[in-house]
Amino acid sequence: MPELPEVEHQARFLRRLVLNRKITRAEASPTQVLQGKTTSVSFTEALSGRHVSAIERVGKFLILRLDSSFVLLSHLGMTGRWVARSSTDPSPSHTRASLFLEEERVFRYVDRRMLGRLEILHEADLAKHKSLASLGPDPLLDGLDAARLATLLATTRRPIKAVLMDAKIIAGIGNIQATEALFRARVHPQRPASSLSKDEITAIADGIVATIAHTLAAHAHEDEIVYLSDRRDVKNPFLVYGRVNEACSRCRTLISTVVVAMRSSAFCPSCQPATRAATRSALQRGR
DNA sequence: ACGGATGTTCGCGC
DNA sequence: CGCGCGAACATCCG
Repeated sequence: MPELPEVEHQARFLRRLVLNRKITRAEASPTQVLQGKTTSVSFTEALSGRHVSAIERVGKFLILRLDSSFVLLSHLGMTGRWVARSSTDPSPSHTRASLFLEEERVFRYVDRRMLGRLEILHEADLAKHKSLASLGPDPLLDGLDAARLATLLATTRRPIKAVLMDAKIIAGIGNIQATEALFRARVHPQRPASSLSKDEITAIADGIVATIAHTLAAHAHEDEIVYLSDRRDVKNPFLVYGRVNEACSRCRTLISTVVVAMRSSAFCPSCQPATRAATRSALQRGR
């Protein structure tokens, strides 16, 4: 489930429980998870006996800095998460790596689909990491105002939703946050980015900031990352994501869906009209 | 039983 | 160069 808010929640969770602690031993099970090609040091060698000196988040990446020249870079993919357990408890299924701390504490990286990645890097190579280096501004770390967003959107006619999900444009926005931000801004996901008005761009910037804050707040009381699909007792905290065929919370029109950049996008056909002209008339009608 | 799922990267073709 | 499309990674759920 991880997009920016979930990864931020994970960072806060790990800071509370792992920061300044000593990793007595570390192990990673399947080699697929690890991409240590840039260093000669193994996962176990790099981490064992080290203290975690800082935990950072950039976009959807987690960075665990160690009291050595190495860092652990973690990307959760679609289904990755870090969980806290006692070392005497059995490993959850799909455990891919474990960081053992003192007092029988262990942090396990669990990733069902294994689309996430763990990498051991030299600190000096972090800035050269291709995916990290190409990230656009992070809305939480760098802020995202309308002027900045306008510059990022001006040069392309790609659908706005595809652009918002492009990590090189803005870091941390995935399918859910892009869907939610566009609903909040009342902008159709397929509108060409460069066709958007100044007011619409302002609404999108505000929508991004608002949906991230809302999602972060929804996770605040959770101790670990909860997958919506795992927990049917947790109610859907989103305005349109996962609400196809439900009534729009603003106008009661049924929420619809359209595929943009190969991802399904929930939207309200009435609040988020496909053309700018239709947007104007919808606003005049008071939507 | 098949299609879809919160992510990213890469190759292909226009 | 821009961009859409599909595949690949691996697994589960409805």
